[in-house]
Amino acid sequence: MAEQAPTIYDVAERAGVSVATVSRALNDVESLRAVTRDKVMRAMAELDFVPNNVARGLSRGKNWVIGLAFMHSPVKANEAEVEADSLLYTDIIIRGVEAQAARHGYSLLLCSAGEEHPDGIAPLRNLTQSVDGWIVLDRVLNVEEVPEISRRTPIVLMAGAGDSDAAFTVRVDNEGGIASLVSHLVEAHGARRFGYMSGLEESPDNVARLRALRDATRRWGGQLNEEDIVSCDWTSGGAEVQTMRWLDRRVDLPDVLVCANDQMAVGAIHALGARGLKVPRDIAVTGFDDIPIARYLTPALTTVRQSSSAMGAEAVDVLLAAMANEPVANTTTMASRLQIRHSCGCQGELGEDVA
Amino acid sequence: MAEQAPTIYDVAERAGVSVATVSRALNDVESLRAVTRDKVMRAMAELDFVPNNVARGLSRGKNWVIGLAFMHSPVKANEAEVEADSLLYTDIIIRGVEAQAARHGYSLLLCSAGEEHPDGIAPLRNLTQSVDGWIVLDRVLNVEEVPEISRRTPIVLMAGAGDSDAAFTVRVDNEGGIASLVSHLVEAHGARRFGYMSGLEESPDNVARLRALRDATRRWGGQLNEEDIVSCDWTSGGAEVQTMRWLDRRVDLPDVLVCANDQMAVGAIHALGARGLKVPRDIAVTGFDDIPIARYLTPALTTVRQSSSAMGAEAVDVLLAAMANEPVANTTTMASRLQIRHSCGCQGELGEDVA
DNA sequence: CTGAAAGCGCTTACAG
DNA sequence: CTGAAAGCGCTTACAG
Repeated sequence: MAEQAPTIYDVAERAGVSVATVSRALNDVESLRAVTRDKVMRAMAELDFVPNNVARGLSRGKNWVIGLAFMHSPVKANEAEVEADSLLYTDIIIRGVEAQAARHGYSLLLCSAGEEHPDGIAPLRNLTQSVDGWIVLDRVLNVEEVPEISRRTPIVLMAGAGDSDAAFTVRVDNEGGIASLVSHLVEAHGARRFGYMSGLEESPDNVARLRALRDATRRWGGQLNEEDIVSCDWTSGGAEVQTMRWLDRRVDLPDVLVCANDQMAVGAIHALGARGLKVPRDIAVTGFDDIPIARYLTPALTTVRQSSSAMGAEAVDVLLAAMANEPVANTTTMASRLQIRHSCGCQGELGEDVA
Repeated sequence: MAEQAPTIYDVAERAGVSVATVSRALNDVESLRAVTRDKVMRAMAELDFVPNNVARGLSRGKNWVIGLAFMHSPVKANEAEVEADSLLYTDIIIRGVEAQAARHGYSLLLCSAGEEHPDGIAPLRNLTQSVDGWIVLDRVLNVEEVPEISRRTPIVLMAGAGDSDAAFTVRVDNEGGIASLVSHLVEAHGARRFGYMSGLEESPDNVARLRALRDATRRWGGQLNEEDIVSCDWTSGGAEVQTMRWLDRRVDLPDVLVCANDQMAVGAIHALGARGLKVPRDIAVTGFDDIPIARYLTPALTTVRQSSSAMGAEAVDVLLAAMANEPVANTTTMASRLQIRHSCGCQGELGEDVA
């Protein structure tokens, strides 16, 4: 069924020229005479010729492909029917990267890694010649592995990937975001005692957010009790479970539970509700990311907005610059900003953003 | 910075063998003597050799790459700061496809198309030699365009892509899902009058769901008023706006608003709330898909569950079979099933699934 | 302005 | 069991 695709040789024969000339027509070489070009073009059209990008890539040493490596969901689908949480945040980055790559004529090769595959580097290694550069999310590569790849192919690290001299990094301003969040909670709502629901502990974004929260609460004279740092895994399902456990062992809740991302805030609010606690009346809850659905939650979620798609686009720009050997900052920090809604205690038209 | 990668020639020289032998070692040809193989392997390790998959692909006529084409979000980011809705449903399919492809040793090449690019077929065409097969979502290709591609490369259509003899289709059982939903609404809640919030009108899944709803309401003696068919676009933001407009022109609401997907249900519930209408007390609302967050909404969303990741995996299986010229059904219909929660009017432990 | 030829990095009959 | 050589589909100096 799959019929043989015509090659440049078929076109050349049909047009009565050499394959070199066909190639020139294909690549808009200006030296070509219009008549010749037309002849070739006609032959291409007649044969429905499509150039083979793989062959082109091999010959030119450039594939016009960007590789994107990410972790697949850390949650196993334990409960038979419950689909694993989708990590919305990552998905939006993927789309941002894809769109920007396409804008520059690149395709995106997806490559996922998982906990179950201890050798996170193997798939990357194998594909590394198929790709002109890598964008690596999360904890796919650890610090020692980065240089091994980046020696051959430029890498941009993002979305929680650790720092490395051997690669470029695009990160979000966790510190500024958390600082303005805490400042709002203290000034507008008189919050003194803070809790934190953590993402996967090794994740650099999680580490940064926790540290930022520690700094900010100290600065504002608030407190962050060790018992109110709830270990979790970025997912709603995990947050639901961990919040229950936390409620079981704590009688004395903080004024606010700062969650390291929106999805955990969703699970936490749900668990609190199931225990008869009302947000924000009994405890405030905040998120981080501002996923599209955050404003439709009940209560609408106060969170720190970051533009994941903009980060994805930025990562592509940095990568392209690196590929072209243009000067680029080693680390790019993208702005974040406080998005006030109702889960912090602010009032407003139902569903309106307060600020 | 990007250092030259060693080739098979470097390895051959170092190991003192021919490139043919290196290639055999690479491909586990059994005729190779163990000593020879070891010699080669050592040389590879010493040089940190990684085979070039592009060259391999060219030579073998097989790239070990599956292409996935999707539409990017139909919503333009009008409101300056509001990120376009992410189409969660598509993202989950992408992940399902990626995971299954990886399981079979294939990488995924992403290729998005958009309304703004009228020639939806162009990117597919250009990449078609880089890929061993296509999975095409949504309305990327119209019926006339399918054979043009599938003549050269097998195609699996899914997620709302139209039917075509020239391709395989993986679809969800819209009819069964809607039928059991209507049956529940009628039998358990005495619903008689139905409304429908539609996805993009051209979308085959939308067409199928609307038709299924028409059939089911007729069968149950319910009614579906034309004025209660609300045109929308699959997104929460769109649903919020359209629900408002609908409320403005209708005094007499139906018993239930059946939404063509979960995201629109979210927006609709939100808009209803803003107008002081309580779900399910004043009107029931249902979704379709069962996105992970559906159970955390307030009220928890009654919806028709489909497993998008399973559909993605199935699409890969069908594609691989087609590539191998194995016999496969032209259309595969995946099961859907009613997921009862609270937005239909059912009670239960807060947050527990009712059925 | 265009063709003949070598080369991109691999694979695979064909010999031996 | 292994090597020499042609080939996968393109590109690009080098001639002319």
